[in-house]
Amino acid sequence: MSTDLPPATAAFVLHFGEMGSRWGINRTVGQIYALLFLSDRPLNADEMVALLGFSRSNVSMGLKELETWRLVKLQHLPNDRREHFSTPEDVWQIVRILAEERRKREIDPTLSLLRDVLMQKPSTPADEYAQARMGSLLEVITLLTGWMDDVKSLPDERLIALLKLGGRVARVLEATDRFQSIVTRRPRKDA
Amino acid sequence: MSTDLPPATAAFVLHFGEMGSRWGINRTVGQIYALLFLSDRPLNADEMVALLGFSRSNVSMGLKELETWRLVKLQHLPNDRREHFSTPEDVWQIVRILAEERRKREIDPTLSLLRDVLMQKPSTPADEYAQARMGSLLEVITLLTGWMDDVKSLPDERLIALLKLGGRVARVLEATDRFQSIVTRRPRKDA
DNA sequence: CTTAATTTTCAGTAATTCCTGAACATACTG
DNA sequence: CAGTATGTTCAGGAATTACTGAAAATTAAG
Repeated sequence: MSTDLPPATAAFVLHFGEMGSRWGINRTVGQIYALLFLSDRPLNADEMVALLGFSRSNVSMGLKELETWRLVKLQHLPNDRREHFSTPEDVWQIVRILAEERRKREIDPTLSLLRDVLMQKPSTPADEYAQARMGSLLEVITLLTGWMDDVKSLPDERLIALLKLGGRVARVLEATDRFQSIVTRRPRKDA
Repeated sequence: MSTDLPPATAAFVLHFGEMGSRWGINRTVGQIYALLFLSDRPLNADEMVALLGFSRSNVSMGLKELETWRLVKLQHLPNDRREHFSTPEDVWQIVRILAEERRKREIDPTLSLLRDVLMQKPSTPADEYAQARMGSLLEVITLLTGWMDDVKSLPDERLIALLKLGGRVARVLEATDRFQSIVTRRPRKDA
């Protein structure tokens, strides 16, 4: 890797590369992304080659992959034919995109498999147990993704407030619950 | 893979194996876990060899890895020397363990790197931008993990209720907020 | 202690994934 | 149009990761 990078950037890029490989993403793609994330201006492929020190073709492939993840944005600068890349300025926006893409690639296929499989009639007690187990898993995933869908539509400010509130919501919920029953004088039905 | 597995189980095991490799975990380890997850009783290594069709040594290594993730539980059955393995019955418990382990392996090292790097004094405007960027990332990760810490301590029932509530919490929050100011007649300080 | 059952280790190979350079494709410029 | 700048593809080699079989280690039982 180039020595032109400030030490803080170099450290982050290397770390992100390693982390990338713990995920499905490979090391160099992680580094490309990290570099763009920290850059104060869009970079073109040759600049990345110079800064990261891997081949032009590898950078090209890496950028293609990042585009399929919607993690980088292609743009053209005035009087420059070359393609430049950048990441969204808003970090929450990045989190949202990541969540959506991972969901599309990992959760949705799993949900679909679970639903398919649960249509089949179990043939033995062991099979029955296995299906019950998949049923519980489906339920958990459904709840989690339902929550994500729900908070996805909140504006950043609201989302942040909700996160700060954390588990105290549980108490607020209880309070609201009691309040509701006092007001309505009717038992509350669970959602 | 053995044909002794009911079709639903076989499909799940194969799917989980593929999914595993999208994560850091490898295919066979994913399959071992899936098999245990669906089994209505603890299995020993030889049974897994028979059902999954890979080598004894591979199963042994896979189980070791799953143990480091705290995803399987070792136990002994009466009058049987062999080690048997199972997964927690409570799927929420599994989710909690997964969240903790991923956090330990992925989030914590990243937080520590970000904090270290942010101690350094930026040397150029570009460097300054890069550090500001890492600062925003640190903030986002801190909020997200703070939320997780917070809900981690909730009992399952509460957690489920909270998830069902989803984004509506934002509205409850606003209402509570107004309620608070009416009651206290003082401006509320953000957490 | 000896034997048998079980589990772990590890060196070597198989399989997969990553990365490169060269050729090709595209599109702009004059 | 020819020439040049830019981007993409892809076959093949490099690097990494996964898996196996054989041998060693551990554990329990007699």
